[in-house]
Amino acid sequence: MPELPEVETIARALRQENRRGFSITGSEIEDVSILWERSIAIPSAVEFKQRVCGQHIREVGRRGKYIVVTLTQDTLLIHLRMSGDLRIEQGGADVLKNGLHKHDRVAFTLSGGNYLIFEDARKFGRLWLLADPQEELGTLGPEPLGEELDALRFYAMLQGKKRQLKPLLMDQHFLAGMGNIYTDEALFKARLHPLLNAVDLNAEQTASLLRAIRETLQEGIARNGSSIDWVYRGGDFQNHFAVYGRTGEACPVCGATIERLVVGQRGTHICPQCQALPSRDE
DNA sequence: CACGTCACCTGCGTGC
DNA sequence: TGCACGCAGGTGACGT
Repeated sequence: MPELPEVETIARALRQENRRGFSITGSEIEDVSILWERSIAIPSAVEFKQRVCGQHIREVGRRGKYIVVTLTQDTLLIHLRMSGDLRIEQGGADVLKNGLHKHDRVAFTLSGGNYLIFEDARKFGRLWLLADPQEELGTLGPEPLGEELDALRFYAMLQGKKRQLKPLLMDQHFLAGMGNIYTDEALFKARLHPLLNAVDLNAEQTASLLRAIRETLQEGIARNGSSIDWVYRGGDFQNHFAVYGRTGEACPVCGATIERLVVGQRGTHICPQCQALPSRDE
């Protein structure tokens, strides 16, 4: 579910103080209730609980689609996958008795009567407790908004890949953070067809693609992400999609009818006119 | 290496 | 109303 802008929004919300002036930063993890064991990727649920209790939260960040919670000894990684979310609850021991929701999977008891709760309807999300977070994050591609990625490097990255553009952009080992929505929106903005072969892009198209990716992600972050389906997080980027989920509607640029196709098993939305595939003899 | 298929899960909208 | 079906913001393991 959440892509880079939603994960960034959640990480920022956790980092900042809430309305009560509370921030999880600096809190001690006093206890943890694991309501669905398979939500814990590494280590075992028993060891997870043993090791995490007593550690303090130092800071909250993001890498790709992972929330990175730096603790006193270890690093807690949280991946929300399709339907995961995090929320803070306050209210003492009562929260674990009466305050839990149907899809709550892991509940951390923090100092001061606060709780950090991981909820996840589809149970795809995962938590890792690692001494070295690189064990999990080490194979991720670069951050699309990071300074070390420029048009030149991006061009070199694409040139090495003889792959369909959309699945490549969504490959977290290639680039970290793009998902189905923002990829469709970025490809539309760059006027590139999702089935183009990456190696066929010229330097100009590559530069415009990187620009489109960044603008799309930045607008998503500025709007606090997208809230769609039954998962509402407060963002409103869903009201500004150009093509995603707009099959049959008019392209905001040229007025052609937006089409849905399937690319790499994922629903894909394009304007057939703005994102035309070059014909063979061109 | 690149691509397709399946598995992991639950919930919602649609059409009969 | 009930029910089957297709669809959903993700990813990894396989097979070809």
